[in-house]
Amino acid sequence: MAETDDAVVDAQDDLAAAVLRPLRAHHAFESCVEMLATSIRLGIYPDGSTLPPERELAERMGVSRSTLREAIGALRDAGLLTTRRGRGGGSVVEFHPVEPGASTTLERPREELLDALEFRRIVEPGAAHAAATRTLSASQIELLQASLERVSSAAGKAVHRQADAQFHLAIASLSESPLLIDAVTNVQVRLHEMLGAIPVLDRNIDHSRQQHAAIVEAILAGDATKARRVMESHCDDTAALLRGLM
Amino acid sequence: MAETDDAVVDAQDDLAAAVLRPLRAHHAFESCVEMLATSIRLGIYPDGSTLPPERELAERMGVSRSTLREAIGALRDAGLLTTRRGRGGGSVVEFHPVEPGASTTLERPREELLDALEFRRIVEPGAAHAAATRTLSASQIELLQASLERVSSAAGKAVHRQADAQFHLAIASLSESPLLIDAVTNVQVRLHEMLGAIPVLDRNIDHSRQQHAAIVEAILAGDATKARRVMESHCDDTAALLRGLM
DNA sequence: GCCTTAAGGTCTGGTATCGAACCTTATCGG
DNA sequence: CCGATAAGGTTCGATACCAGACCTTAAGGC
Repeated sequence: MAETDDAVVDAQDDLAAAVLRPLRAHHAFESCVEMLATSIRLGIYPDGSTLPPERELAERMGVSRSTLREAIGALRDAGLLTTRRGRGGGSVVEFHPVEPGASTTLERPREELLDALEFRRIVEPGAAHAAATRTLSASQIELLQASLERVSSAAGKAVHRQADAQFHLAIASLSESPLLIDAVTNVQVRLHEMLGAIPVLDRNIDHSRQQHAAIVEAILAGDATKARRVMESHCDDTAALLRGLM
Repeated sequence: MAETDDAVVDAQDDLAAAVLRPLRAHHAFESCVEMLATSIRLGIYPDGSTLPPERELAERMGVSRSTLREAIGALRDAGLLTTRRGRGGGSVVEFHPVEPGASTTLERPREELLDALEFRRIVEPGAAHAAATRTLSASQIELLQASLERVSSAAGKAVHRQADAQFHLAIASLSESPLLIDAVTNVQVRLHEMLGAIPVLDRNIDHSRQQHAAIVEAILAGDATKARRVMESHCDDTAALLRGLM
């Protein structure tokens, strides 16, 4: 009995470890760079577009303008942006997607990536379910269809990856739940990194297209169960692909 | 058409807002106090128990020892713990659960709480599903049953609330997914605050007990679908109760 | 009864970040 | 053509936080 008691105590320590999670990832500056670079890589600010003004960005990211400016400077040095002064100026995205790819190595530990896949299998189907449950506004329906259209007609793998991430983010945004949107964003960022590091076949993309269409259909039809089921399959397929190739 | 285009653009701005989320909640010190206070309130460090040594705590929370010590000092001032020096010393929890309750007002905005309920409805059933899917070690089974036992036999509402939170955390911990555990922890913290602010009836608790037992049974039987379904009902019931009383 | 050890307590220098004011540049409207 | 305005650029003091070394207290073991 002592053994099992000890085991329970050990597991309870794990509980403590869970609640006492580390707060504050790294330096604000680094997180800032990462966040902006991610936004650009995900195509949220496409090539040629202008970032919001510094003061606004700083406020949205909860960071002082000085810190934000350092981050922007780093991105400028990295060749991701150019900056123009004066009215109508700003930081303009200069993004050249690396189509050949596959030369980048993963920086996060492998377990963290596997964890993201597991978590994704819960939150994204959940998001699809939630989206199908609520009644959507006209603009939300419009966004959903536009996202589907974009990911369907995307030419080139890098562009497709961007459109795919935005498609999934769009579904999450339909829920209007900040926590859920945040979770999906996190997961998509990690996923985007992983997908950039492996070769993706055309037939995988075709398969995704069909699943995407089915998900949108189910959401618009209000069939929450089906939306979740299809999204689960979709996540499982991507996860299987990634686990196999990493 | 211009209208719908504008709508899509607006929705895309929302995407940007989602990715550019604020990093670094507040000051490290405040978050530290909150995290420790939460751990104590959730009963992870019960009355009379000793917190881990400062150096260890600081490392686990990713914070310098100075900052952690300030946080501990604040909790000491608040009467939540006492500190003894020397070997075998440490910070001892002095927690007096406020059984009468209901005098505390909610600090977080209402929408944030509703969001937590919605998010919970996704992650906790997901956790139950995941737990039922994997094969559990002996100590994990032991923890699960011990948690169920504790929440079943809890006398008094405050004690029950603690045991309930730990029960749900235990299920999440079975998944061994840090992201999932983190999500559930977050949700449980908010839930705990809410439940502390409303009167809970005995019949609600009885109903919970039955659901808890059914969830554990389904997890141990490996019936993932059932585990998820029951957990969904459980979350829905709690959510309905809370939405009605807030 | 000493010595080791495991804790908390204290001090110090360094740095990241904040914030807020102010300057400079460029565009737009009259 | 000239002011208003919307951007980026600069500077500076205040402060939160960190990393580490060191001191003090109390228990346990030989």
